[in-house]
Amino acid sequence: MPHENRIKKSLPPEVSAVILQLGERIKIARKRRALTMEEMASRMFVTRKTLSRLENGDPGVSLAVFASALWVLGLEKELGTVAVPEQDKVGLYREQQRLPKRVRHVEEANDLDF
Amino acid sequence: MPHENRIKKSLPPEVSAVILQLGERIKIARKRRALTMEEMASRMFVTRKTLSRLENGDPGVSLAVFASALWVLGLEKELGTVAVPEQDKVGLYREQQRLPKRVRHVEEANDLDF
DNA sequence: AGGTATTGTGATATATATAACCCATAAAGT
DNA sequence: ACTTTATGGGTTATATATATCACAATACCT
Repeated sequence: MPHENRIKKSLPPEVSAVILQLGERIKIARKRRALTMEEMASRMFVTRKTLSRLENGDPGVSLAVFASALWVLGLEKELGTVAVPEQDKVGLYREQQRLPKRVRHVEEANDLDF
Repeated sequence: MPHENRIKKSLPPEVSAVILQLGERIKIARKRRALTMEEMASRMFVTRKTLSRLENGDPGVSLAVFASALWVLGLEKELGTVAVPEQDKVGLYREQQRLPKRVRHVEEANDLDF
């Protein structure tokens, strides 16, 4: 069965742009820390070339490589601010939209006696 | 020449943890928007199974898949807050550390007449 | 409860990532 | 200027991601 990698050919510009930006920032952070690509790559358990692909914004590199880079740089915590449910305004709004008009009273959950 | 994927076997716990967290959050955001995996995957130009791997925290999924998911959810801008050079405290500190003790005055760059 | 939609998961084929090794160029230090 | 080191690519082999297809199980809705 033939197949093709649809995503690589259909990347929205915003998406490749943000990946490029992340690569650039990782490169800057690495240089600031005076780490050679060789040194950083080895700390990431990855080859220099893979790190190169990351820094150059190759969309194909894995999350493992990406997150490991941030980890080596001491920046992995920043990923914790992405897609936080409590701050997902669009999501919260949509959820409210789907709330029922009226609610039906439900018997106190007696069947949950565990 | 045989080789092995070193990174997959050497993932620091913090790294796989943050990837797992991102997957969970993406799943929550998807459900809030009342998107089925099928629908969301097709908007990402990806199969349902690939989206499943992302939501389950598989470290091997590509940045393209990850960023596309955020994009479909309208959350891709949040990646812009990751590894921002201006806010990289460690990096800025290290950079200052490497500043020379004294500077030598350099002749105004006359040789740059282009 | 019954029917439908959604999700989980497995098998297989192919595209791609990654490793390993190499050389060439560029940059940096003395 | 010279020497060393870092980076940019290219090539090949293998591991893995992804697509495609199929089916079971679960959740959801009326």
